[in-house]
Formats: sequence, structure tokens, C-alpha cells
Amino acid sequence: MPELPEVETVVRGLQKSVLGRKILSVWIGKSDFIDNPAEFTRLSGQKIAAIERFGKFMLLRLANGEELAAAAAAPVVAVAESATGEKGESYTASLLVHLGMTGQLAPSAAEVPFDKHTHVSFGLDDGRELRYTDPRRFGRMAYLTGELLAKEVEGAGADPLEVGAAEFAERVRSRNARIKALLLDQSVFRGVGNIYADESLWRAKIHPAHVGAKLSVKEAETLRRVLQEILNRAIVMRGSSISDFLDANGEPGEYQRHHRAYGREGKPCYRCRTPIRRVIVAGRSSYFCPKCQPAPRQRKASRRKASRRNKSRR
DNA sequence: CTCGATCCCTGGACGC
DNA sequence: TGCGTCCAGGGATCGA
Repeated sequence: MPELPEVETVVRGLQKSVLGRKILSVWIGKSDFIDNPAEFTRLSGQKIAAIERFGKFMLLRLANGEELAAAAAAPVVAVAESATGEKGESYTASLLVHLGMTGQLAPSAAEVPFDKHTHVSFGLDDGRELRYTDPRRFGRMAYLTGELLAKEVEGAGADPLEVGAAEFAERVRSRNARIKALLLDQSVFRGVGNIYADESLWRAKIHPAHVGAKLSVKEAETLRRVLQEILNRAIVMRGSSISDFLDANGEPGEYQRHHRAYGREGKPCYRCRTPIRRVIVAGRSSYFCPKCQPAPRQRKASRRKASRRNKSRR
């Protein structure tokens, strides 16, 4: 499953292989995962001017021939710029790509036959094709211009690699949801998925059902630190390949060898040898050590108390 | 606000 | 060998 480290790996690969290429043609097969397939014709003639990761999304920034003229003429650019911050560069549109569970975006020689599940193919100006392949089609693609792009960006949570101690603690400790749900919530932190949520909770010795508001400042900071360490290490190792993740070069990552909790049900905890357990939290499998990550005390809370506490929000 | 349920989709695991 | 069944899982959505 592509999470932040996997998407970062793909982005880095694409930066080396297709950055600066111009798209000459667009082919679309199945399109039920595309917001606006009809608008993809506009991609033709545009250059891939930048490739960025935004949470689990990839953003291929496009520029047509007359970048400067277009930027001067289009006021919406300012919106997109302020939303993503920094840089004086202007882009009129972007291709948004989410790999979902099984998506792959990679260049291919034009002679190579399409994979059974290749749904989109962009013909490039060097003769190759940039292809999107996704058996389950849980991914998403969209051609976005200024306003829609800005809306997408605004709704996202903090970048887990950039977020500081104070903001991390605030985002986690102001919520009554369980920490696992908060980590998976893309509007809280963008880019964290099931694997890295479980790995960081194991490292921080925090039970996945622990309520965010009940974490101490110290626990929150420990979680932030280990999450960042784990994400950075995973990026170095080119991500985790568990089911079928392959990077833009078709190569698997290595980080799955370092998993301490995820996928290890019944196997001994690396710290205390207690068998790792699996429970469903926030609708997702959650692997944890029942000894190192003790269950929080019943989070029942009487109806009365709960409503009183929620009165003062904001 | 937070939760669980449901749906989307297909390949892989498993049972017979 | 071949079928049927179950399940994973990110995210959207909806009712409680």
C-alpha cells in the first residue's frame, strides 16, 4: 500500500525519469477513478514542470508553452500558489494522482504491451509513455486547476515530517478520537497509513485505541519523534513492499523487513516476546503488543460527562 | 464530534 | 484443476 514513504519513492523516481517531458497524447481506458476524464485532453501539449508529493498524493505540475503569459493572465494561479506556499513559480494546472491500494505510475517503452490493468497512458515527447496501472482502481486521478487544487490542498492535514512538537500535540490532544483513527485521518496528518501508524504506535508504546486527548504531552512528543524517524528511514529504504508496491522503476522497497508490528499477528514482540495481537480499530487491522502497548482504561465515560466536556470547543 | 457500517474493486488465500 | 467464499484496505458517505 502506498503511504507517504512509498509515494515519496515514486515521486523521486519520476523526477529522474519524466520531469521536463512534454505530454503529446492521452489514452484512457477505464475511467471510473478519474474525477474529470473529459478534461484530460487538455494535458496534451503541456510540459511536466514539477513533480511533488502532497500527503499520499502526487502532483504533476504542468506548464504550457507560454508559462509567463499564462501566469500573468490567470488570477487563479495566486490561489494555488498561496495554498501550497513558497516559490515564485507559476503553474496553471496539475495532474493529481493517488495510488490507492494498488496503483502504479511509471514510464514505459511504447512497444511494451499494456498491462491488463493499465487504464491511462500519456505519450511523451521522447517516445516513451507514462502509464497508470491499478488493478483495484482504488486510486484517483484528476486534472485540477487553481481553485479545485487549492481546495484539495486546504483540506489536508499537517505534513507528518514537517510538523513541530506543539502543533502535533495540539492536533492529537484536542481530539477525543482514538489515536489510530487520528493518525489515519488525512485531514489531521497527510500521508500516514495503516503500516506506519502501527509501526509508530509500537515504537512509542501507545495502544492504538488510546484516546488522543488522553495522551500526555510527553507521549505525544514521543509519538511524533518515532513517526518521523520511521517515515524517514522508510523513505531511505524505498518504502515497504507488502502486496505489490513497486516504485517508478518497477523495483520493490525494503522497509517491510523492518516492520515490528504490522502484519506480525501471533509472532513475538521484538521487545518482550509477547505475541503480537491484531484488533480492528477505526475499521482497520491494528497490530500491537498487548504488553508493551497496554490497553487504555475503558473509554466509556458517562454520557453526562462527555457532553459537558464537549461544550467548549474551538 | 465520533463511531460503525457499507460500498467501491480485484487478486490472493483457503477450503472442498 | 477448478470452483466458491472470504478478506484486505484508503476513502467517501451516511445514519446513529
